[in-house]
Formats: sequence, C-alpha cells, structure tokens
Amino acid sequence: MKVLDQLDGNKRMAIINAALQEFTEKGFDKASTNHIVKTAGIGKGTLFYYFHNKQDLFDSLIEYCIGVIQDDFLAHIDFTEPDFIERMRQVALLKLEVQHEQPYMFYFFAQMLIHEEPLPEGAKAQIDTMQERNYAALYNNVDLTMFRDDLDHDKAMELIRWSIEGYQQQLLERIKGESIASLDFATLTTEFETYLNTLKTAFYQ
Amino acid sequence: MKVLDQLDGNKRMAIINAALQEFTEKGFDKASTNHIVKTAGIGKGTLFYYFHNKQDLFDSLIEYCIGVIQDDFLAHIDFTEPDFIERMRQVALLKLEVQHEQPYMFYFFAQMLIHEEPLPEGAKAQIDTMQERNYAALYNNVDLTMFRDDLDHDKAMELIRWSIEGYQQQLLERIKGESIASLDFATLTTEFETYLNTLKTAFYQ
DNA sequence: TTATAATGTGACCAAAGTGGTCGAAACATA
DNA sequence: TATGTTTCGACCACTTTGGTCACATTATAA
Repeated sequence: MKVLDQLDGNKRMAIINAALQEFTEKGFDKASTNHIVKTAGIGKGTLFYYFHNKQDLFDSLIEYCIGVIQDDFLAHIDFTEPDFIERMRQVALLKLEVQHEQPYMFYFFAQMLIHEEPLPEGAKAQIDTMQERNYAALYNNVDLTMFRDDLDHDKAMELIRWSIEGYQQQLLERIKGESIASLDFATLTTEFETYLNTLKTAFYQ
Repeated sequence: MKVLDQLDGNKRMAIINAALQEFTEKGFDKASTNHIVKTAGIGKGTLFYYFHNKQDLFDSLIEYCIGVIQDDFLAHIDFTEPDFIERMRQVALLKLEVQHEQPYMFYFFAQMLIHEEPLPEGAKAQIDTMQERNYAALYNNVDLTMFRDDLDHDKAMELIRWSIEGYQQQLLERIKGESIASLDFATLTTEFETYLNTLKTAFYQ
C-alpha cells in the first residue's frame, strides 16, 4: 500500500498538489519542503511522518502520477475511433478533465523528463510503456482514407495535433484562475467544436 | 548610455546570457547572483560594479530585451506581405534566428509577463506597444481572399499560427544541444517548407 | 618611468533558508 | 484510564543569500 493512500481525501490532495506545484516550478533540488508544508497547510513533522525524506516524497509523486495517467487518462481512451480528429477531441477533453483536477500533473511529468531527474526504481520502464501507449492512442488504426489525398497524412496529423495543443494551451491560460463553478462548459465545448470542424473542412475530403 | 553597452562583446554576452537563463529558470526572487557570476565566469564584485543591485540587473535586462526584440525582430518584418502563411514563415524564421543567439530572450519575456514581475519605470508602456506591433505584424493587411471561402478566416489563421508554433517548438527541442555548425540549415528549411505547403493546400483555395 | 584612474576580484558578512529531528500535545480506540 | 496513532512547530547544523570592501590588476596619461 502506497503511503499516499493512507491519507484521507482533503489532506491527501493538499499534499499532492502542493508538492506537485513546488517540484514542477523549482525542480527537485530547489523545491522547498518548507513551502510545501505551508502551501498544504500541514505541519513540517507531518510531511516527514508520512514520507521518509524529500526523495521519498518525490518518488511517491512519480508513482502517483503514473497511476493517475494510466487509470484516469489512457484507460479511458477509445482506441477504436478511426476518425483522427474525433480521437484528438476525445484525448483533448480527457486531458482537460485531468488537468482541471490535477493542474500540475502533465506539466510535472514533462519537467521531470526534460530535466532528467533521477527516477525511482522501475519507474523508467513504466513511463516508457506509458509513452508507447500514448503514441498508440494518438496514431494507431487511424482511417487515413478520410484525409484529402493531395495531403501527406503524417504531416497533416502532426499539424492537426499542434493546432489542437495550441488551442488547448490558449484555453488553459484563458481560464486560469477562474473557479470550476464559473466555467461555462457548454460554450467552451461548442467553441472547441467549431475549431475541430474547421480542421475537418480543411484536412478531410 | 545603458550600462550593458559599456561592456565589450564577450563579457557582455556572457553576463546577459547567464542572467537571462537564471532569471528565466528561477524567477526574480529565486535567481541567484552567485550562480550568475559563476556561469558568466566573472567575479562577484564585477557584477555589482556594473549593476547597482539585483533589481538593477533585472531592469537592465528588460530594457535590453525590449531593444533586441524591437530592432532584431519586429523591425525586420515585412508588413506588406499579404500571404498570411508566407508572413508566418518570415516571422518564424526571424524568431528562430533571434532564438539561436539569445535562447532565453522570448522565454524570459514570457515568464516575466506570466509571473507578473514588477517592471521598471516606463517598460510597461514599451511592452504594450511592442505587443501591438507584434499583433499587427501577424494579422494586419492580410489578403483574406486567399483562404478557402468555406472556412472562417480568423479561426483558420489561429489554427495555422498554432500549427507553426507547434512545429517550431518541436524543432527547438530536436536541435537543442546541437552546435550551430552541425545544423543542416538547408534541410531544415526544406522540411519547414513542406509543412507550410501542406497548410497552403489545406487552407488556401 | 610613474602617477592616476578605471576595472576586476573573492573572502567575508549578517540574514535568511535548507532538509530533517524530536519531545510534547492532541486524538482515537479500548 | 491507558495505549497507540497522528500532528505539530521550535529547533538544529549547515548552506546559500544579496551585497560590501580592501585589495589586485590593467589602461591611460604625463
């Protein structure tokens, strides 16, 4: 049983989010356990009661993130959808959902891989298979006949992916700070829809 | 005369790049003057001989960046090019050029605006006009008749911009670490070309 | 050459921050 | 009441912080 599972709901998420944020923004070395406990609203002792030390906390976070991405993200992707843009819509919405509750999840992961922080035992293998699954989720078994045949399929798919990621990032910056409740989800979904339709018109035949 | 101008070539760029990197990665508060002097290869005293204090160094960097972006980036954009994608090509190549010599320039600026660091006197106004000029450089006087008329021009332009920015970022990550000399500029340009042509086929009539 | 000014240095400082400990308090269960 | 589980923050030894300053080194000028 992972240590993070012992902690009940609120406090658990508080620690996770505080630690994710701190590690993401500062990296392992510069991350301050003092800041983490302050942000999480717990005493210093509590952190080191549940986690052996800073490294242990970091390793637990990695494990936790792998779990979330596997179970809440990759596991929910419908690999049978042959329409590339529809699949991207699915992936984007799923990502947005995860990102809404765990804002630092994906960013944390990206940072760790970029800065090549030393990973805990066995995590490397898990991450590798995750990345393969992610690639498969995006590109495998796509119906290429839907694309205009005067276009290079692969380049088209890359361009579409970059477009959607760009839209996503712009969206995240726009809604940053706003509370979950105040978000007009329906309107946002419609807006996203119009962009996807534009893409379909441009790239499909 | 700005302080940075007093310093001759090599040492000047060393300080600029070291400081840009440190401020970009850590933000103003966490940025360490000790690290900066070590990276720049100068003595601690030298830094504080040219700059009154940490804040002064930061302010000078902002001024310097504004200058570079104005003179080496915005000033070279051909505002008369009516073809949107051609204009984006121009902007992208220009950006790549600046980014090659000043890798932290744009990223530094973005970080400062996001984290809302306090800006020196008058810089806010300059930055505002810069952003307006940047927007104009991208969107003003574009020949909209080139787009397919079953597409929303504005959405199409956004999608194209996101695509190109995505390609750019992927390119930067790919060539990160490689030396300037080892880069095969011609091949890269051709590759970029094919992506732009795909975009033209998809979005133009 | 010598005298003066400009440029460059790193040991040093008080203050703040670091990861981690520990005895005591609060709480739960019985 | 007694026993075990959580929670806490003052405290520790140690590092790093922005900034200073007495002293080199170099450039300029007489």
